[in-house]
Amino acid sequence: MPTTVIWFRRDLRLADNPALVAAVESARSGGAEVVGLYVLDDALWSAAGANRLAYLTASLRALDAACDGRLVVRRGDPRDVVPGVARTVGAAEVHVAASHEPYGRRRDDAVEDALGEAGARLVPTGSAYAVSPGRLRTGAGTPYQVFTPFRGAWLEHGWRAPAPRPREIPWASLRSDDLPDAAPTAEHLPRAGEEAARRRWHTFLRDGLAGYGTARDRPDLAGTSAMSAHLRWGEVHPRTLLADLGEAQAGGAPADDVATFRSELAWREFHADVLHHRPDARARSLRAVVPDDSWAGGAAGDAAFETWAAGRTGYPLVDAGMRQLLATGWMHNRVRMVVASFLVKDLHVRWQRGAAHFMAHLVDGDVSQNQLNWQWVAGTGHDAAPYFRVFNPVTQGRKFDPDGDYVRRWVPELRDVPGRAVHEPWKLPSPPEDYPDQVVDHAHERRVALDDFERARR
DNA sequence: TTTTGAGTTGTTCGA
DNA sequence: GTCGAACAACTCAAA
Repeated sequence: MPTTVIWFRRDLRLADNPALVAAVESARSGGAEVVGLYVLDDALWSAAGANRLAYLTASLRALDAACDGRLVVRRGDPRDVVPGVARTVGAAEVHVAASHEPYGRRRDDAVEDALGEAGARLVPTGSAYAVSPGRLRTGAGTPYQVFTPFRGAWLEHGWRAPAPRPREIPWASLRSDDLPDAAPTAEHLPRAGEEAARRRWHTFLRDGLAGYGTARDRPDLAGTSAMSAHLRWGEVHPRTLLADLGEAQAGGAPADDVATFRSELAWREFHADVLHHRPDARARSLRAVVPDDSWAGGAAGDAAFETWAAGRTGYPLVDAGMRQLLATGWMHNRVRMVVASFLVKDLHVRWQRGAAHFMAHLVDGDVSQNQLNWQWVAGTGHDAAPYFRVFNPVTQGRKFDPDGDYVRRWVPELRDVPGRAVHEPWKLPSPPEDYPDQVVDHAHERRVALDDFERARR
């Protein structure tokens, strides 16, 4: 009996999944079954950090349960595994959501070729974005380089309504490899899976959307949606979020908060679009704002980097963020900017090292989002922060963690320092002995960074 | 083709 | 404490 394959990649859900709908329809029209396939790709498995792998396996377990326990997991190279499965079950079609990041595109091209030799086709339907990367162009036909006009075009273009969740999918039974044990390095990972994503989102709509515009900047409050990992793994599609936002606004949610959230989704799509057009942005600065080798390598750079990565810089907000990352595989967005600015502009380490550290620990680690946000902070992206914008960790702490609660939560050495004084422990009459001294003087390093940029511009 | 308006997220300084 | 200006031109995108 001819069977159709849905190959899940970063769309680990059954709702609002157009590729799944296409697979189910194709199977039904021939009275056939559907193979739900996930390939544990050795290339990705070895590159992803322990936290992301642990999250992924948890999400796959949830997906398997949703697929009546019939999810077929195979470990290996998709170039071999996917055509192999297609051949085994006599499938003529392998349905997917299109990939847009550099590795995924290369992989899919190769799989498509291999499938052709097996007499089958790779059928892409939809993508992980409301508007597929590469779709929007300026009036001159060029890709957008600046966020605001991109967002304008993105809003005007619009998106489809969410796809319906297929009922009673005739899942095929097929041998499945066991999921490997993936122990996270973080102590507390967010709950994975489509149902967890749905619950988190609805809690946010109810409790977090009103006031989101200001609360989102407060790491001491639970002011963000915390949807990043769910979006990263496609446990929910942004189109669903956009549809729900529209409904929320019609139901009385504040228009500016809704617009702010929509904007954050637009940033996500902008970064995906940029990487689609410039796959080299994964590893290289889009703009050389300083000569590459003026950002430290060498022993001094290594020591500074290790201090930063361990959360022992002596700047409480920076250390709190870095320790939150290690403990949970996640860091608040505002704090990501602060720690990134500190690494690049205070410690003068190239953004690529920081980006790699983030990718090693984040459960939501995504090449387009991670690399391009780092480039934004470093000033090397093509719609980047102006070079003179250097975050002051103390000012940022006082502004966005006004009572110091966030710092105290993640830096136990400072647990007994009350209020906002926690952002400047060196000014205390008796600073905690087990908390490190400031690794550098921020005012001085800011000056050094500005001078470097200034020199490079000339 | 030329012109025009605009550009995520900040900090510091001086009034 | 609060406020506005300076930081620095440059590039983009649309009219």
